[in-house]
Amino acid sequence: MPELPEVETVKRTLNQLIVGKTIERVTVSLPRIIQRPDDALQFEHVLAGHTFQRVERRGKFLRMILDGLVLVSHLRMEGRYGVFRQDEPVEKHTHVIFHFTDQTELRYKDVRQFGTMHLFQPGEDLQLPPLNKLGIEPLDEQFTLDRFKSVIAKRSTAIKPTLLNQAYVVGIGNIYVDESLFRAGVHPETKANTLSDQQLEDIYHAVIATLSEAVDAGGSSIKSYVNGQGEMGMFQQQLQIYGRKDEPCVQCGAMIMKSVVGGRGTHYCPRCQQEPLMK
DNA sequence: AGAGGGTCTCGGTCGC
DNA sequence: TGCGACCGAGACCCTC
Repeated sequence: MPELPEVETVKRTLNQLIVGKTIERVTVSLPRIIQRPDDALQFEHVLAGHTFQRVERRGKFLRMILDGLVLVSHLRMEGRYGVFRQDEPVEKHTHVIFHFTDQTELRYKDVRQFGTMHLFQPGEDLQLPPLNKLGIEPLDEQFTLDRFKSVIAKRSTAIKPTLLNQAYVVGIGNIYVDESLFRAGVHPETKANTLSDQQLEDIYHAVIATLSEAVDAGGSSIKSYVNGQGEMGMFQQQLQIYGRKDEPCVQCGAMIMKSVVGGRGTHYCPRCQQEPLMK
C-alpha cells in the first residue's frame, strides 16, 4: 500500500495523535515484525516509560522519535496504525500495541505481516540498515534535475525498476511510478541509459508533480490504506493510469494496457508511451 | 487461483 | 582468475 504520499499522511496524523503520550507497556504478538533488537521481549521492555516527541519520514519509513529512542517503522504492503481507547475491541491482525498511560493505545495492524520495526538510540538510525543506503528525497529542495540525472541516467535497467529502487530516489512505489511515467509519456521498459535529456527532465517533473499532488490529497486509498485516524486518502480518484486496464486513456482514448515489468504489474498507454526501439 | 501497493537475499553475469 | 557492481528472480504472508 503505502508509498511516500501515504506514509507522509500517516506521519502527519500520528503527529496529531501520539505526540506527548507516554508508553506504559508494549505488547508484541508477532515477534517477526520486530527486527531490532533481536528479542521482541527486549523491545517491549526498552520502550516502557518513554514518550513520543514527534514523527518524521525518510522515504517510505516512519521515524518515531521518543525521548532517548528512535523507532523506525515500515508498513510494507498493508501495515496500518490507529489510536484507540483501551476498551475498544482489538481488530484481527493487530500485532503490536503501545499502551499509553492515558488509557489509549497505538495499535499496529498488518494482514500480510510484512511490516518491520527497528529500535535505535538517537543518532544511530540513519547510519545503520535499513535507513543508511536510502537515496534522495524527491520532495526535498536538494532533489534537483542534475542530481536526478546523475543517479538515474547511467543505469542499464528499465526506467520503471530504476525509479522503484530506493537506493536512488526514495518513496516511489508501484502506483506512483506508473502515474509518473504516464505523465512523462515514457514507456516503463525504456532502459534508463537510453533516455533523452528531455525524457529525463519530463520524468523528473512528473515524479515531483505526482507525489506532491498525492500528498495534498492525503494519499491514495486502494484496498486497505487508511491513515492513523481511519480516514481515506482521496488521490485514487486522480489516478490516470494505475488500475485502469482496458479503460480508454484520458489523453488519447487508446485502450490502457497492463503487463509485467521488473516483476510488477504495470499500466501504460500504448500510444502516449511508445515502446522503446531496444528493450 | 493468483495477484497484490514493498523490500531483502540470493544466485548469476558483466566488466575491469 | 578474482572481485565488486549490477541485475533479475524468488521469498516473505494472508485475503479476496
